Amino acid sequence: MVVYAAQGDARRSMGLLWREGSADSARPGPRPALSVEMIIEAAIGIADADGMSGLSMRAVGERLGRTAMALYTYVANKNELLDLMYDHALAELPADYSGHAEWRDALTAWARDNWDFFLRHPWLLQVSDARSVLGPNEFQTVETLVVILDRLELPAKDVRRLVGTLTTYVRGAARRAVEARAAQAETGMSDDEWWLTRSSLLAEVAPDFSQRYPALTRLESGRAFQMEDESVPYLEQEARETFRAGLATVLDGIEVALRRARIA
Amino acid sequence: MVVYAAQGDARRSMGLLWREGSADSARPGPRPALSVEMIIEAAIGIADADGMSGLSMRAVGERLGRTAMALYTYVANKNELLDLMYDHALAELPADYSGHAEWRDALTAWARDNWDFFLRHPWLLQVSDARSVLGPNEFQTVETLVVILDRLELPAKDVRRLVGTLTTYVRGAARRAVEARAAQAETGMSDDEWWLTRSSLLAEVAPDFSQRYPALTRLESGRAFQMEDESVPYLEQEARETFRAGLATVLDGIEVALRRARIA
DNA sequence: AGCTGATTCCTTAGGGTGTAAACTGAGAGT
DNA sequence: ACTCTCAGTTTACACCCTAAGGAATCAGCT
Repeated sequence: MVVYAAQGDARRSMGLLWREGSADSARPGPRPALSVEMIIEAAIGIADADGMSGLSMRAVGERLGRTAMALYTYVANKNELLDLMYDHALAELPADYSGHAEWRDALTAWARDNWDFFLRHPWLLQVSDARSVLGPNEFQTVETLVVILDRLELPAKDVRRLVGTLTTYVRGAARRAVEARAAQAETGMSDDEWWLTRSSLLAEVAPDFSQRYPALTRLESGRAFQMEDESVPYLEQEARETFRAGLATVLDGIEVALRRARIA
Repeated sequence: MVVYAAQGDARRSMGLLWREGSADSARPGPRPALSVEMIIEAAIGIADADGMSGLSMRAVGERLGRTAMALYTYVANKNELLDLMYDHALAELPADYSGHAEWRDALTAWARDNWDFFLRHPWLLQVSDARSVLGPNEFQTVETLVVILDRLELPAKDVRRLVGTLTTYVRGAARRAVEARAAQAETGMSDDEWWLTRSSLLAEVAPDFSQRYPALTRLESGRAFQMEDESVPYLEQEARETFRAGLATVLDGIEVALRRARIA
């Protein structure tokens, strides 16, 4: 299930996202035993460990020694909690790439950091970023990327599109790796095992494979299966390779745009 | 929730995927009133209309005048049904781009067709393609892309990575548009409405925005809001723009690789 | 000191989900 | 006519989110 930005009380949500000095005004009623902060962190812990499907209000409550309903005084609903988790997690991302002299190096480092980040928090890829959450850390991540891109001295319109292109690509590539990893965990079957069973079945059920898909057959026939790191499962390694190569292609494309802009 | 390839009986699943001549052997017991085909089509109909969250076994059964449990004699479980839906839907995609003389035109057309396809069947983006389903139509889509890329006469390794890069990019870009559309449907709030409420709240809650995010502020300040088509909501239009521009960047990058290969 | 009223947190309940298990009843083969 | 197989149903379980309302807590005022 993909999740969308909270449709609850917008003012309340924004207040929680941008909460700073927790003005601890003395109020009647029992002193709160929990805090939004604690709930967000407990929820992120669960999501990191058990994925989005393991994240339930019950589970979060339980981790804090409460019932699910106890959380609803701090957070309007599960969607709002997800928004808060999202923005909270983004704080982890590095914000400064001025150390890299070349813009190309800076963008490569930025992309790698994002990749690592998404693999650390795979559930983030299931929070829609179509309508952004508008939290402080989300803006910070865009700011960080724009600062790098500003070096290119391209028109604002191009920069805006590059922001979209780069984030789309990095998210998409990371998603592949995350899904490969999740498939393994979920099915309890390694990539090798899976491929072994399936490929023999495939030969059985589609004996005319090579006639039916000649280009594909030719492409795969010359394949050398050299694993660069035995400990990383096959599909994940493949995803990482593709990520690197694809990023290089995108950066080459940006260089072309740069040259074009200089000539004009 | 993202869904992974069926972990049920692999032989049975593959048989259903590649089923061809339905050998209608006479068997005891009541004549089946349904068929896998009918179930797949009913399920796709529901998913197209109500999205993945509307797709339940109960709903599919109901559409066919049966209970949810009736489906389980045809299909092992919901995951298997999703695999079948996935491969079935892919049959819609065009398979021939030989009409485009230039590889660049062919790839652009391919990408646009994929984009349209995903916007027509948004739920497809929620079926993981990490471990592929290994159905006939899925192989066909790869074959189609490889045939186009073969014109470039690049080494097989590069072609394989381009396949990954292009599909990742197109899926990612389409996802953004799909999510924008879904956010609208789910929240019952137009993009404009949403932005209006949120942006005024933002000014209230983050008065130091422009100091905190100077590059971002500068980037957005010079923005011209020219809508090319009033009927398409703002965020979706933005996604389409980014898609086009990003694709051009990737293709530019491929051209660079081509030139490099020719020199070497 | 005692009350008031706000606030936290709980219990209960209702409407979802996927699917296991046991059952009914149709119909082909002997 | 009998039997065996299999389509489809019913029932049930374990999970999900969250609305509603009640119990416990405690600051501030009288």
